[in-house]
Amino acid sequence: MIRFHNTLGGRTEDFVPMEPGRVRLYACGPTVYDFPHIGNWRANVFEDLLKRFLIYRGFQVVHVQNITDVDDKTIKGARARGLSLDDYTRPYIEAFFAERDALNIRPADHYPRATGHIPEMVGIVKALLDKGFAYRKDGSIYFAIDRFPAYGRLSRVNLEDRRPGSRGDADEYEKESVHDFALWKAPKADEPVWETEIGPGRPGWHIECSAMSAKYLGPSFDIHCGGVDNIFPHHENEIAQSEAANGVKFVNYWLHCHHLVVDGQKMAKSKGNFYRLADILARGYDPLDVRVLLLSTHYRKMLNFTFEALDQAVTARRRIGDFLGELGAVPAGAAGDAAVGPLVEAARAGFVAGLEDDLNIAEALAALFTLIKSVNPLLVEGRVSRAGADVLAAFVEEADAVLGFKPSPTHKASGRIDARSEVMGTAEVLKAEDQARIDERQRARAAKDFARSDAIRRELLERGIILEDTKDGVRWKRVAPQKP
RNA sequence: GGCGCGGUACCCAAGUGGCUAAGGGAGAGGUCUGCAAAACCUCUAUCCGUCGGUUCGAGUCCGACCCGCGCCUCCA
Repeated sequence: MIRFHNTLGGRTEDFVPMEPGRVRLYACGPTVYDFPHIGNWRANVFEDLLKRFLIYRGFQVVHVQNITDVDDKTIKGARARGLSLDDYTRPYIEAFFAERDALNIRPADHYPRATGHIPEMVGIVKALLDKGFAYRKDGSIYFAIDRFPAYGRLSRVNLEDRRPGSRGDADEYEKESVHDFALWKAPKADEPVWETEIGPGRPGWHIECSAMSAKYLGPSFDIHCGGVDNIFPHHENEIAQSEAANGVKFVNYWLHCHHLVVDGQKMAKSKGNFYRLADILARGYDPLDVRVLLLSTHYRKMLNFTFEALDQAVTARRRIGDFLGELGAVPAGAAGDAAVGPLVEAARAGFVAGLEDDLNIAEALAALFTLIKSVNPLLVEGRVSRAGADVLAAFVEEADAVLGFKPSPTHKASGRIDARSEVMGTAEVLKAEDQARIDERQRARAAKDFARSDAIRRELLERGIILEDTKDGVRWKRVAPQKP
């Protein structure tokens, strides 16, 4: 049984989808006023793990992620550059998708944009007006939270105890109560305006998620994710709007990802500890190493991003690739007496049990590494059969359907090593010139010209190729290019 | 002030009442090797922020305290 910690109720609960075998998932997506940073990616990687695990356990997942392309910040940014909203947000949307792919995050089924769903939002606002949950004031429309008694259940706050933030009321609109929030904002100079049946204006921040989730998932669905900072007010307001308008429970399970900090501090441009994915890749890291780091801390724990931790992720991930390489090197006819079946079964059990327990990734990874640790000695002794190696490689593949960060294995370069990387779906070929250098090095080694041999090895390392000499021949693996 | 999270080895990080406290990284010694790398073997927390308490038994439950952090209408 899969269990998730539900923010609504604050307890870990058995997960039972509304429809057997089918999960409807909504994740709060980017506000495209800037390029995403690694904190955004942490939340997306967590959602990807959740989704992949549900799929791995046999669920069909319908995944929707919104793109907020109209709000205070996008409007302000577009105006500052003299661009249309569309032209302003386009590069950020493109960057979001490109980095998503680099991090091996599986695409959602729908990426609805706020600007493309104004009629749906208007429909909800209209329903809220008709039912008396909303009121008009100076051309804007507000949600009256005192007419929705369940308000505050998600974030568990009493509004009386709540102290207004230091920034005060940023809305600059008049409301009946300070806690009421805008559903629809009156037209202002230099702001985009939509002419609608509830009047001219533009949507408030929260209404898009209520409108778009209902359109693609229905008024009631299984899981809603986001960062902890969205719990209040964003998700609280979504619940109020959706449930008041539709009269049914909005979401059964709320899963929130904790923040990422850098060197123990909140990321801020002014502190110089603000990183985007591109900043990290520019230092020579593989995006999948970043994925390992973002994934390897439990999603409800604060993740402290440091380059030391990233380096540890690089090495840990490489160990998996080396293991795949060792499995690939087991000769075609190898017999071997080791019973790997029970080892794989134990690893699978631990892997699944960990993830079923509110996505306990540490336990799941430990199961995988424990398998590697117990099989490597058997490989050294030549006790793993070719068939056994295939079973082991298939399990790594299976786990990677959830983890999504499998490194490329080591490959045969020359000699008798039987590289089976094709079997693992990670076939890679060396450029002819690199292969020629390896052959040249082999000749130098045979002639005991070790100075020449070592020079060539260093040269290839600078191009991101590690060479390893084994008694069965030379093998290579791909790494980030090393500075000389 | 309100709500919430966390403090487990040199670093990261599981474990939440009971055999010898997972796993990864780093380090030390050894095997293999021309050297290196990988892999293997051995070692690296009598102790889980502090102090009390409950219990036959506690990182694991209770209380107090100390420290770090997040949110409280921009924020994943």
